[in-house]
Amino acid sequence: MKQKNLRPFGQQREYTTFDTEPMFSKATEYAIRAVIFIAQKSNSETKVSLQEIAAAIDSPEFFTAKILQKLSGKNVLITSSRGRTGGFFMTDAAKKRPVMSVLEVMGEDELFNKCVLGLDKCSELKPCPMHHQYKTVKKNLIALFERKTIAQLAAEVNAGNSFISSES
Amino acid sequence: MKQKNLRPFGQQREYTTFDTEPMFSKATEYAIRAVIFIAQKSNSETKVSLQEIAAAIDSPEFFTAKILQKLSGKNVLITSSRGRTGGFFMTDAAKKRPVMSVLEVMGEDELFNKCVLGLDKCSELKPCPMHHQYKTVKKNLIALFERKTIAQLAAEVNAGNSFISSES
DNA sequence: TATTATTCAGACAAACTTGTCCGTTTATAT
DNA sequence: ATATAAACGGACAAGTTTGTCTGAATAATA
Ligand code: FES
Ligand code: FES
Repeated sequence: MKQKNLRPFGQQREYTTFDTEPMFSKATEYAIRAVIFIAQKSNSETKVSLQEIAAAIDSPEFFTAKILQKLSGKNVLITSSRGRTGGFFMTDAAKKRPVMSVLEVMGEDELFNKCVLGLDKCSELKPCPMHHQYKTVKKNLIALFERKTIAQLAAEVNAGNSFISSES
Repeated sequence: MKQKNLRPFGQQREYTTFDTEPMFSKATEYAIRAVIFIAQKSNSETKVSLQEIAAAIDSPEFFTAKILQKLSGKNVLITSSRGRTGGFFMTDAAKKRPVMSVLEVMGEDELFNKCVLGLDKCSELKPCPMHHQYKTVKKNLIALFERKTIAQLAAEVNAGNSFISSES
């Protein structure tokens, strides 16, 4: 039995963790789910609060706040209003935007420009050995996020066909 | 090796970084490129050293060492030998394995089981609103990494049609 | 045998992402 | 006016990934 020495904080690690990565960052996952919920429950008259959002999508509240601030940045996706009856809402125009626009605000659309093997640039002139096969799949991925609108996803959730929280 | 924006310590940062994530972790990217190089340059008689590998794929040497240790773990992908004329090599059988086997060793094949919106489980019974569209793309991705063998990628690089380093 | 060149193993350091907190601002309601 | 309830914004804490270093083990060579 090898001795494991204590660390100041953090749990014991095997060192070689190399934990698996999801497609998007947590922030982006929360962002998409939040936007779907806001599209579902709000309009120019009816707003939803941070607490409602975090509860609905089962996300850490204060972290979600940061993300919502970012999403409301250019007021093109979600709009926020302060004060006692404040909250977040989306206009009908915003709801019609593609999911890709969320990825863009989160800066995660760069994923689709990157080399899958980590070369500095993904290019036709100096491709990695996965490039040609990968670009077809990548094209499908992009098309998927370009095609699907936030409103479409919200409608699916509304109909009870799909979910944006793991809870119950 | 491109130097990465060294900072004094925790100072200047926009806070809301939310930097874009690639498909795989750096560790996995290096792993795939390393394995391709080893397949290309080694056999049971000829070995390649850590230094050669890191130089060829333009990766941080000591970090690459960790990854190679992991890859040689079960001696099924790459084999290592110590001592003065030591190094790493792959058998012909190993070279015929799919790229997916690298992802498996790196623990990154879990990517393909995860919900794209971060729900606890990706399931048909309680799917997220992207699930049905996404699973088709996911299937293509899996097929891609299952189908392509390490030897095939190495052959492409050998023929000069593709590259595993950004340098020169 | 001594030297040298390699991988191995663990600790450590740096950078980044995720998550929490708290005081401030803003607008409404009492 | 005052209290209340919401978003805002900055600092900070916790956790993970990435990268570095050093000494030990190993095996060939001089
Ligand atoms: S160069 Fe690697 S994916 Fe295009
Ligand atoms: S449930 Fe989200 S991808 Fe399957």
